[in-house]
Amino acid sequence: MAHKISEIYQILFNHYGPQHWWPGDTPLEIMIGAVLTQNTNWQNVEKAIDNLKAANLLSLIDLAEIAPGHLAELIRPSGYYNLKAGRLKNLVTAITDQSETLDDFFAVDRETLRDRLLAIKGIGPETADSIILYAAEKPIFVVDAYTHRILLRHDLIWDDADYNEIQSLFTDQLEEETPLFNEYHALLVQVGKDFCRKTNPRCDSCPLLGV
DNA sequence: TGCCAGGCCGGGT
DNA sequence: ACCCGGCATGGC
Repeated sequence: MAHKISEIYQILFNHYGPQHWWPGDTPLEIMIGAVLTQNTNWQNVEKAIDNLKAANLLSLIDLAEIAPGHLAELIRPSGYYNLKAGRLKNLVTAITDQSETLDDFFAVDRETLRDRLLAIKGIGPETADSIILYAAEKPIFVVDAYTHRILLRHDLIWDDADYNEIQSLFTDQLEEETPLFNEYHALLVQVGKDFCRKTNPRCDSCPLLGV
């Protein structure tokens, strides 16, 4: 089992190569993407982010000032747009209340940052960890639906395994390094999209076949 | 056409 | 402590 966590990484890296994640030009953009992609296809998220870019709204100041209804309209393609507009507002407000800049907000230890993110309404464990790893670039392992499904398919977890349980599986076995956690999660998403979607009965050519 | 996508919250048992 | 409905668009 312990061995398999490393084996899976090696196979995926050999198969796909480095992934250059997260999609996003700046930490702020990455953070926004982390919220918008909640239970949502990344393709839709890109449309929403393009709208924000086109409206020149990718700064904390602008996002703090925009009306929620207007924000909702811009992020409409990402789905749950009213909900997510509120969540983005909560996030931006929390940051600007506590810090001068995004860098300042990130300039605390990992656990403190995680606690502060989880205290924000609309930020759960996956979104928090995505922000910590990909925007703040601190070493934390991100667990998502693909991670769960892939491990389940290889009998490495039970179906009812929770977030922390799955996260520990990785962090217990891997060196605590940002680039490694970054690559590993990105690779899991890629192989998930290719071979481990919810409706994908055939895994014939999955690189993880036999693990 | 229907089902799915890189969650999370709140209310009901 | 679980369980479940709600939230919503675009793509295959």
